Amino acid sequence: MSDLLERLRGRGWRLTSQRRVVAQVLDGDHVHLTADEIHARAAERLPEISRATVYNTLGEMVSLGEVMEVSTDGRAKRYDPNAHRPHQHLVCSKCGTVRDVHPTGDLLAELPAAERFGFTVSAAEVTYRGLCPSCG
Amino acid sequence: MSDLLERLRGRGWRLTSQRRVVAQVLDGDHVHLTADEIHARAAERLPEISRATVYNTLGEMVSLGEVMEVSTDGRAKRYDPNAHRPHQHLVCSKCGTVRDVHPTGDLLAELPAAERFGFTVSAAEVTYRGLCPSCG
DNA sequence: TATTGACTTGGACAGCGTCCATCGTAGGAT
DNA sequence: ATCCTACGATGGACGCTGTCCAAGTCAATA
Repeated sequence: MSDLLERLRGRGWRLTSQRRVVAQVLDGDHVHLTADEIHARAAERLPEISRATVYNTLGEMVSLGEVMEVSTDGRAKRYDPNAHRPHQHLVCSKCGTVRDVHPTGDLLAELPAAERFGFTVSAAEVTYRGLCPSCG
Repeated sequence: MSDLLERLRGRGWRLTSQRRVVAQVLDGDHVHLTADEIHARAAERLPEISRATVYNTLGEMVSLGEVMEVSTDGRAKRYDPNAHRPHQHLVCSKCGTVRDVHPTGDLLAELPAAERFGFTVSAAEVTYRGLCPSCG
């Protein structure tokens, strides 16, 4: 059973079948799924679960810091259940696939082959996120 | 007159009034604008310019490497005319505003105050982009 | 100035995500 | 075990961002 689910329950979440299913789908995830993929997999177990619920549930998991959002440039966001372990992302510019990577040293240098997963890496970028003075 | 425009002209671009206006709007840009904002500003000078043309023109500038796309997590992409100078981005999670930053040393460390522009920075992330084995 | 292929137009369309009014239900109270 | 009620789920409408296409227009060359 899901670690994730245990952690959420511990935070006073009302446990519904929908939330349970979403957590289970995320839990076994090595690839990083889009909201629609998560919805499709969840619907295999709970046919009438709605898209809105999947979005709500994912959004809540993200704000609780249990799940991480990965935006893949124009495509659908992907959801990474690995929020507790620090890591970076390797994104395919064509299909949007995401892999976790754990680079060391100079982050803008080329990734070591062992971290490249067969990708042809063409760019590395650093983004800082926060609130600007007017939104702060 | 625009540097950007000169560079584009030098690459054999057919020069139209629409392209000229888009380049001019981008050129004076210290903030980073969305496609719609660029369209609005361009339309002040050339009222009947279409959205499609703005998108086409921006897309071409991006593939020529003259302009850089910045994706701001779910919101509209922003366009950065500063593509020739290496730099990273600081993005407001609420309104999507983007500033260029030039960090040195440990990229995941806190940004120095001089590079923070009044933002409250809460995260730094590194993204590697490329093609995965199946798309490669 | 005539020609022509590249560019522009605008409207339809698609993907991703949000919102809202309504209905259902988990979980505490009895 | 049953009741209550506030919180969650539903699904359909909506909005934003971006793409596509067929038809019309025009910059650049001869």
